[in-house]
Amino acid sequence: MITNNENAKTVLLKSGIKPTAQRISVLSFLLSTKSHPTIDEIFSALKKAIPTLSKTTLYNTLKLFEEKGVSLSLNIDYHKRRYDGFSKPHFHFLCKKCGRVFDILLKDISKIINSRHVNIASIETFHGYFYGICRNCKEERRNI
Amino acid sequence: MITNNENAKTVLLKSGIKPTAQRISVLSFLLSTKSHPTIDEIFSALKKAIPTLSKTTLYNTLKLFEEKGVSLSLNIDYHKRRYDGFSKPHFHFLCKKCGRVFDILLKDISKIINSRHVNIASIETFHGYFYGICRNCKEERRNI
DNA sequence: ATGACTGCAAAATATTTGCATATTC
DNA sequence: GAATATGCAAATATTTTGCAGTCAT
Repeated sequence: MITNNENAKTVLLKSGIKPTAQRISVLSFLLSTKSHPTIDEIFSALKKAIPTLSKTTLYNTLKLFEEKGVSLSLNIDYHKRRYDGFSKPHFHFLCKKCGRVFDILLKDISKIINSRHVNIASIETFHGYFYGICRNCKEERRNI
Repeated sequence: MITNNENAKTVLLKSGIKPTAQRISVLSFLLSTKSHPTIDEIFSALKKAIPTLSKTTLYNTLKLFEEKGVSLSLNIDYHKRRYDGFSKPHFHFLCKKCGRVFDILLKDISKIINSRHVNIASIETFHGYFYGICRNCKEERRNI
């Protein structure tokens, strides 16, 4: 965890973000998980280490991270925003049964992003959300 | 508008949805616009014709439409859900300057949807959201 | 000491739910 | 007349805002 924190601190400094204890913890946590946590999940995870932590700070922090390209917020699930310790462009997949979100790396994403369209002058970001059933849930169903 | 209503009614009947006045109006409106309206925009547009209309009915109706594959709800803009009189699979583009949402039809969408991934057993839906600046806004900027 | 950051409480917003009434076949 | 649909009001949930206190340089 200490090494995670050091890494997070380095990323923040590189991105021009003042590395406060809260921010380091948030980024460190995001980098440590592939679960695409919600605000509440991040809050619960960090509350032990930082008892004074507030959700306002989380919202501020995650908004700042997104602006600076340090992390990503996902609208894959309308009812709860999810966060992702962003690295390279990728898609997401939501399993309708277990609710988990998986990262989807597609080689041809650049093709899509480079596509031309009459209404588009320039593209800054792309979010791709798939919805279906994950392999794990499909197998569980099979075992019933 | 009468022909629109007739068309909407036909679609509803085909989809196994009881064609009430409210539902016909909602679908007719969705089919008449490419603006990807929010609940409030739909509400305002229909309030004149149906003064008793409630947002509860709109939410119910749009949820039903989505379940039956008659329309689509978009999470492209986190703060307001948008609705689309769905026809074929397509992407959406949100202009960060004017806030308008455009339909993006890509021929290679089927390639993407057919992609295989270790975590995915089956895919039911795909949403692709692009964010950037539309041509109209870019040209306005140029003229300043 | 100054400016940035944090966090509490309140406000704003969007969506859902419970239930009574109305409508339709 | 039974089942379904509508719409009001209240509840829920989430995010934002205002502001006062805190921290770091």
